[in-house]
Amino acid sequence: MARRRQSVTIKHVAADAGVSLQTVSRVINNEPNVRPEMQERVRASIAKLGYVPSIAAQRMAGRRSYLIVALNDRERTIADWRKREGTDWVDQMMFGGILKCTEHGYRLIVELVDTHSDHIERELLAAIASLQPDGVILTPPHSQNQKILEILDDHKISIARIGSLTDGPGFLLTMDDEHAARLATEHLVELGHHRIGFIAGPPEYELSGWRVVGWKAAMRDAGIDSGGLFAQGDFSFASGRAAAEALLGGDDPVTAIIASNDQMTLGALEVVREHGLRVPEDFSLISFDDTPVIRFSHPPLTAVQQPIAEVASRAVELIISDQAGKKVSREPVVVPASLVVRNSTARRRPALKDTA
Amino acid sequence: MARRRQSVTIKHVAADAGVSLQTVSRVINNEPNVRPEMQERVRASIAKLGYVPSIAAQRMAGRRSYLIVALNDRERTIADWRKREGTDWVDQMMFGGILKCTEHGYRLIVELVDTHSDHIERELLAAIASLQPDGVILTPPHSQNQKILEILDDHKISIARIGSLTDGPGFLLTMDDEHAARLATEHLVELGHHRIGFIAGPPEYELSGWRVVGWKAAMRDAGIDSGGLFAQGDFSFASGRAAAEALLGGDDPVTAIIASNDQMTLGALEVVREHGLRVPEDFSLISFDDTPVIRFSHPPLTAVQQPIAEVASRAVELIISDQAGKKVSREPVVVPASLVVRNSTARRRPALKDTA
DNA sequence: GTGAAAGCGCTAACAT
DNA sequence: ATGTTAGCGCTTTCAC
Repeated sequence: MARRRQSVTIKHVAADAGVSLQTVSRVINNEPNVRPEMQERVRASIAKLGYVPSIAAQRMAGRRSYLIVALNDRERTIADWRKREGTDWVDQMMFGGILKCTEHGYRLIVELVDTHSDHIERELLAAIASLQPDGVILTPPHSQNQKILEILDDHKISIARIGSLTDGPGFLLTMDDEHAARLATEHLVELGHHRIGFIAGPPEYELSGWRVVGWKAAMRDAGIDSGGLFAQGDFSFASGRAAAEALLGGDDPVTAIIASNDQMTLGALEVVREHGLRVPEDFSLISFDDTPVIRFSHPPLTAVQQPIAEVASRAVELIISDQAGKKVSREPVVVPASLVVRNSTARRRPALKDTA
Repeated sequence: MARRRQSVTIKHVAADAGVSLQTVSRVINNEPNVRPEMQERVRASIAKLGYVPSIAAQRMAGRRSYLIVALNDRERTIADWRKREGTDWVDQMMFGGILKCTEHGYRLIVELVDTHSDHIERELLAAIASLQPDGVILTPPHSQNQKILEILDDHKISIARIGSLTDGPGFLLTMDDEHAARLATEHLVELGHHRIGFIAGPPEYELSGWRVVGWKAAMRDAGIDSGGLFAQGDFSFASGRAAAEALLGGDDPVTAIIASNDQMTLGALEVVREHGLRVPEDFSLISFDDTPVIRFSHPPLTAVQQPIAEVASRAVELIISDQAGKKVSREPVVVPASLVVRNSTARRRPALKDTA
């Protein structure tokens, strides 16, 4: 067992600068009560010796751990990884999260927890005990899990909740799913579509509801009755297929579909084609997830692009500011998603009976 | 600032079980010299109190940090993330790495460092000082960076080097790139191709060379002269284009190309089509990276699939075993890549002059 | 404004 | 086989 020691510690710096440990500590942490000249001297020694504080020691001494945990759903994340389709969500979280963390000397650790199990509490407590993170970024469906929120809050860990607006502790961040759904719907309306079906995500996800609201509102604004155009999905490919079958089944089938994630969109696409319809000539399709599968699909699909990296970055900022003791507004942070128009949406082709 | 304390410490467990701290510590770390009944008693208390050791404290006391760092090239990783094409490499490393880490109470932290800069040394030392990882997983081109190896070795940090076989400290892991290149080449030979071009990756990557060797060997075994069929690339789309132009330019152009990564393959595909050739009817193409872009390309491309997750998992195993003081073989670990045949490779269509 | 002392939770080395 | 002691590197009191 190699007994590794820190090569340059605060002691070395103190000795080199000819000051006390305390003064060095103050400089490191940008605390007051240090004369500029002392500051300078200490900083010079730090630079000279290449000193970097040990986060383990900092954590031990009761200060911050400089660790932020990104909590993700184990089952879903692993399934995504296994498919090797470009998980996107975790990737993009890391993209935004790591870069922002680095700016502040923080690290991001991805933790997978089992939502469905009852041991979520045990898993979470274990993660907290071993890591003692300064903050946790929660993604749906964890963002609204009261048990998780309660535990984190009890431990005075800063919380950033992505995709949730329900009451409770923590900072709220959304991508304005309602507006995004509206954008998607309006795009289709402008292309002449009236029968615009919507495949919703599971109700356990708050954002599923927001998207439905946006779609319904846009439909109403366009003077279209959205009755019978709604289908419930569960984010799975199969549910996308089933929903599309339902929407295409009646005697007044839809001419366009907005599906709440990539898998359901792909499922719908398959069904649309089975019905002998071409995309986008005969049928328009919009995905609510701009993942690689969607982008490299044929045709490349029009999609709602969610700024996950940016949201993760903001989440990290909020946590760090909060931990630094700054007063941070609890107003929800909104980083709006946008619509990327590709080749799965086109002007509605008049149905035969219309032209007759 | 909230002064967060461990809620349940080793002291509580010791008190509850009526033993000394040391005994608890021994039980936690599966050390000898504890009677089964004591073990039992301590474990019961641990379970009862829900005790989990603080890794910060464990690290402080000179033992392991239970942290493994996955070192990646900053520039390239960020570029991949920004493109949102499904980075795959980082994703897959996390997939294999995190799961294996979890089994042993370890955590994986992704660190990005700037290879090209001279401050790589400073960056690395800073990461070591602040994190004090037990091990580091190196990916190309870091795997063979002597400076990095030296620093890590000096700090007695276990090293897992993916894609390198050069001398130096650390465990070696490869996906048998030579064999993979051979597989790809043989596949094309079987389809009747003779003029099989190869676009190599930059020589800074050891595996670039291995792939070339595999291709050349397979060509030789098939009795084909590989002269003039080699093109140097640098993993960029543009270099793939340039290389393909060169290979298609002469009076005896290639009928198939193997490119050493996804971007170059895509570049080559573009050029092939500009030459009026259809894939796979007129031209066969194999990618040496089975990323989402390749899989969802049109047609879906035949590709070498690299078992990155599995390699990362093995890397973690090696590091953990090494840290546990076990004698671990320094023999290179080989997790062979495989060829996934899709629709970008087909039987060679006889050239006009052949049929004449 | 600066320093000295105590202690965070744990393990190493040395008792017994 | 078990307990005791002395730190690890840092921050937090609380002195000066």
